[in-house]
Amino acid sequence: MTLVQLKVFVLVSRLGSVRAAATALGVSEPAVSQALAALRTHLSDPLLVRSTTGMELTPAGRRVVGIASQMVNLAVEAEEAVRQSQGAPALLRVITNATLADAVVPALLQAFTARVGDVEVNLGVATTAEMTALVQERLADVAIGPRLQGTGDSGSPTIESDALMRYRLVFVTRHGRPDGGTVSLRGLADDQWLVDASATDPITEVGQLLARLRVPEHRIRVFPNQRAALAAAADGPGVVPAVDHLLPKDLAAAGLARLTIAEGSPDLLWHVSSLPPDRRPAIAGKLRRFLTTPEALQAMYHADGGVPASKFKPPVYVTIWS
Amino acid sequence: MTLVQLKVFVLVSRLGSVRAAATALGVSEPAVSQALAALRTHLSDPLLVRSTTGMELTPAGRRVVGIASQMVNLAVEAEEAVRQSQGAPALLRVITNATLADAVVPALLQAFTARVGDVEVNLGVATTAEMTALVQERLADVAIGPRLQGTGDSGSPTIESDALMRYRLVFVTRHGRPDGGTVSLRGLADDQWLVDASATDPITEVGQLLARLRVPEHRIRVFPNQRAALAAAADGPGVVPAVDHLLPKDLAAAGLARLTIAEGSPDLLWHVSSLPPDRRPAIAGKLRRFLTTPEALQAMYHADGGVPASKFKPPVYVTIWS
DNA sequence: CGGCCACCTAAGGCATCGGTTAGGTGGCGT
DNA sequence: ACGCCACCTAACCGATGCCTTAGGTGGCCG
Repeated sequence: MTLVQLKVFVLVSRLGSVRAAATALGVSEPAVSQALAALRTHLSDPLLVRSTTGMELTPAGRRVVGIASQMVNLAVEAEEAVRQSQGAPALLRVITNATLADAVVPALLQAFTARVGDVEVNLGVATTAEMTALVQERLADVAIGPRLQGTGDSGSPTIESDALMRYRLVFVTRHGRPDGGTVSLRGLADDQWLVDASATDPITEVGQLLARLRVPEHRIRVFPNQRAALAAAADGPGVVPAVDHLLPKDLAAAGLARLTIAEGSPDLLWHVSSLPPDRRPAIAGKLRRFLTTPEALQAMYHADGGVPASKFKPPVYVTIWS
Repeated sequence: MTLVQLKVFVLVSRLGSVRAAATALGVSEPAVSQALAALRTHLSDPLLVRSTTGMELTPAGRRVVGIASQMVNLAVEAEEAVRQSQGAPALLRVITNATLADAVVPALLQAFTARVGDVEVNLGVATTAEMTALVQERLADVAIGPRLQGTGDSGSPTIESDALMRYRLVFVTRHGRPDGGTVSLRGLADDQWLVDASATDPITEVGQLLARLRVPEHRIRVFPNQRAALAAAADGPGVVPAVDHLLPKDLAAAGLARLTIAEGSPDLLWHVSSLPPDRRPAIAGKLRRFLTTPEALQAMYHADGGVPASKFKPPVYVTIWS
């Protein structure tokens, strides 16, 4: 019984899938399956069995998952305690989605570290489901992106999720689209879609929209970030779902234009999520408070993708940690 | 950072010595030292430094030891949870000292398992200091022997220790000793001493007595158990400190006799110790309650060493577990 | 000052862990 | 019935864990 095995087990039980846990940890799926197998034989209990709705806990598994979760939590607590005793900079692990990871969150964290100093920030990218599990397992301190909600079921900790800022989802195409610029959402169902990676997460707004419109796979092209998608839109046909205030100011100069949507542009919210105050490191609370300041809002709106992410040496490392 | 390393670290910090932890775990001393070294490099903190009074915790070590202890506890809790969910027999880990391990405790546990059934009992032998640490770290559920007292310092759990039964410490020699059978304790200082292994534990009554009388090493012969010591006394000179009611009934027939001590024979107590009710498994509480029954007292007094430890197949395995 | 004791380090052996790729299996939907 | 998807297993490999014996180091005591 190793801590890695326990972490894997908890993650699988929270995500309800071996594959999901594997991608969340950034390893192959047999690696997860095997760690699980080792724990199963050690405890001589299946712990998790396949069911129609993902993996399901056995009675023994139900009792172990809470204990295992505590152990994993304590492990990171121990490391943090040492770090703190030595006066080392606090470690802050942030996750966000593909849309925000590109420019907004790096700008935010840049401003944050400049403000509070003496903090080491890690940034990771994950889907919504992964964010929930990672925050709950204290594998990340703060999540920035969609609203996260704990399932509230047995032993899974609650997540504190606050609205951070509003944003408007708009749709951008090559300038001079024949339909004059006003369409219904339904009317976009047959278009070519140029999206960033976060659209592949079925929980995001764009992901849900694509599902609702039943856009087939072959008419969705995925780009690493929104800027790349916009560049593709300037060169050819296709519609790009984008965050309004992150678009370049002179959209026309780039050969692009916003579509006017008959239903109105969706008005959405980004959230900041973490465990409740007593269960998160102090630095996480600091970041939450910082995010409500005008300076943070400024950084969020100013991060229009035109500025290089770092002016000085960036203390922000973009990695998916295990 | 592995669970074994954490267990080693906690044990060293509780016992205040690498060597003591090594013997408590039944491994060589470099094994412990090395596990500690691995944890030290992983956390990049010495955790424990040598001082004049054993090993002392660094600030970081002080914060980690509590967390590590919790983790070790949770690990055994997880295993117990699985075992219980599967309807498997509860596991009860008992430790005792060399004197009681020979006959008394096996007889007690035999009676206990016969009474409650469906329980798997492990029995280990340890010194007093080891017992304290092992109970606190939940590496043992119940200790039977001298009174245990938690240090009560930072984070170390309290131990609940109740008197179990009185016993009289007597001194036995070959029959026909010249001094007629009445001596002062001081008068025994120059004798040959034939003791069982528990006398090497400086905390026990016999150990303290030997220290008080300044009996030199070469005049102490250690036997694996009291019966062996008595056999040696029958064959030659020397005095055996023994538990009165555990002596064979016909002492004279064995060529032995009790000495009459001028100060009177010490009247001492055996205790049963475990963590408080909310922190010990249910089966430990059951054993504690059983030990107060007349049946248990009967077993304790009846275990005169003349009966084979098991009449049927004994469900009691005598092992030192890790 | 020499010896002892406790701790640490070195070196080597063996098992396990944790990762990969490749391939088997079993339920579910078209 | 077929294929797909998710999970499991097999086989392999490098790194690490954990144990041993042997030897180095540093403080305390006679």
